[in-house]
Amino acid sequence: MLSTDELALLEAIRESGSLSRAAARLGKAPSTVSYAARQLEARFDALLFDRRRYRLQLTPAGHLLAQEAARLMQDVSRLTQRVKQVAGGWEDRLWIVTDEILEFDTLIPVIRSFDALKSGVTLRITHEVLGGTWDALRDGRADLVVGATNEPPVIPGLRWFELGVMDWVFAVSPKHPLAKAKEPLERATVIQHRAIVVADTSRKTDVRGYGVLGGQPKLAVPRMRAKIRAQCEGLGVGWLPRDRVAGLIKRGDLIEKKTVDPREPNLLYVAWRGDHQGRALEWWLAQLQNKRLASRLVRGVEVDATL
Amino acid sequence: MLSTDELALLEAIRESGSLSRAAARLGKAPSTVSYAARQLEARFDALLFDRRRYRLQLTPAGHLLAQEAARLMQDVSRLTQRVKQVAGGWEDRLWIVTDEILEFDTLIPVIRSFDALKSGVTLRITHEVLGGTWDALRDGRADLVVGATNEPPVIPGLRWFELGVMDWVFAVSPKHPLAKAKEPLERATVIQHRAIVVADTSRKTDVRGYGVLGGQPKLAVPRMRAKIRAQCEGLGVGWLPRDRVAGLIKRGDLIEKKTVDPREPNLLYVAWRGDHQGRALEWWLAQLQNKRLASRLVRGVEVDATL
DNA sequence: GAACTCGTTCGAAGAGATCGAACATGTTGT
DNA sequence: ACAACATGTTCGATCTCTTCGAACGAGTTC
Repeated sequence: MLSTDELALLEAIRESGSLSRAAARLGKAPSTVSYAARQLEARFDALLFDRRRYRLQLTPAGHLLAQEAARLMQDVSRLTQRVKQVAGGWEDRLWIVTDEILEFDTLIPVIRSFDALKSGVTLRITHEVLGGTWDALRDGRADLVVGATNEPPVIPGLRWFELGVMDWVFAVSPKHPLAKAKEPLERATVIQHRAIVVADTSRKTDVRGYGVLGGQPKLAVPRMRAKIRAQCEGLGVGWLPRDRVAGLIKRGDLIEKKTVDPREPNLLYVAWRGDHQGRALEWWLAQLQNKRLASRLVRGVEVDATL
Repeated sequence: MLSTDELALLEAIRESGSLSRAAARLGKAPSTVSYAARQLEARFDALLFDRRRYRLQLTPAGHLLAQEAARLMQDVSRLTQRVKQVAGGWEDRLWIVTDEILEFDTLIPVIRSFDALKSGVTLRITHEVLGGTWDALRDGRADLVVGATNEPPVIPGLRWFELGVMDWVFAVSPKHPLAKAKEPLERATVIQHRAIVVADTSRKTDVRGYGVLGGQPKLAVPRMRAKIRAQCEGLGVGWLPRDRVAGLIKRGDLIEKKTVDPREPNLLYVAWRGDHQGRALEWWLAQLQNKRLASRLVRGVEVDATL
């Protein structure tokens, strides 16, 4: 509805303050510009040029058109670039959902590498807790899921591979009553103490945590890092990723306790829908198959007691 | 960069699943549509149509273009309407800033009347406290100011008229120690009690209220209604608009006290920059010159103790 | 296998855009 | 006051782009 030539015409008139000078600037005859100006006024059914004085000028409506059309032209440019990108096999956008179990920071180097490709693909990374990652994939709210726990559910076209194995340790603060309790800890002993669980508090989800016993009081916190901090402070008990608290256990800031009911290590998955797979998704899958990166993701960032 | 005809072409192909049917739908020859399709592909430098099968289809890039172009076309339509509106003498948008002293609710009927004009002018109404209304006008953050207090400052092109006069009453809760104090209240007596002031708490503005004595402790609240409530609850003292608390005083929920230092009534102003005055501004000025409306604005909404 | 449909090619025709020349009008410099 | 220059419009000629019908090759349907 407005070509780059027409926008250029408006801008040339605005900047030069004259139709003749605008024509010279555009390398066109004054009659060409005059004709095009009248065409624009007919098309918009509005007076865009003030011809009452010696020199033609933009009216307020003309100024508005020039200004807003420039912005629209930017939108068109961005769209043109996106169209070429999709035509080139890239996705328009890629939605990645990670389990909260993984630390976002560990993905930063991968994001930087992806940025360096200058693909133009809009990236969005969010996280879910518990079964949320699979739900996101099923509902089309994710193109790629990283670090999903539980067995992969039945989703048409679902493809996946294992990212790694996460080992757990039941740990309490030296200040916690269970620190001195006799091992292995009985269910009845554990259930008397509040469990610290990770929950997405932005959602009013049913707060169920891994390894939490029925009827056990709980404190929900938003991130794994917060859970580790809370347990260090003796606010409750629970299972923690072994690698992330190794230093804390070594320093005595957390005490590992054996339990009658041990927790099996978790298999973490990378999963995606196979039905539409563009170059961005393929790039990310190739990265995630790299064993060193996978290991860094699964091990996470070790938590320091002093922070 | 994309005409309505081109968008229509994309949509016809998408909906009919065939170039020939699209041509029929558009009332054009198939060769015309074929030519235009190739023009589009050249212009976007991208494969928009898949010709490998018997019938032509949109590629993912073609789908993206059709989808996003429809949204862009809506933006263009809206721009076209705005251009006509400005060409017709209306503003593109009107920014009204009121003093917090006025109650927003009293403007609702005027807004409704303005909406009924179907001018297309985007209205934005915000409020400021203290000298903020004049600042907003000077800084170009307001086209029209309603209920400004203080003498109009020196602003080039400033025009104004009086909206009305707001009378004040110094009032305290029956529960407040000053309720039984001997009248007229001395400065030394008043200063010992916390003042309730109205401040725009979204801004870290210097909290200075009207009729607040130097060195007097203060409680800042966001609206006049909140100040009235706070004083009813005995949380502090201060001047209140007489009309808004008339019922509360009558019922004994607030006690009027005479003071040695009385507060003069405030002149409230309507002000605007005269240098660019469109039909929307003119309409609002005409409304505000209506004495009944002006009176309703100045008197405000009486506060009920039970709320 | 005939009849029909699809999309492309190509030359002709139609429509729109561009230009130069001429003109009326306003501004600037002497 | 007037010549020289600048501005924007008008108009017919020309150029460029778009549209179409006819013909064609290839695929689908009955």
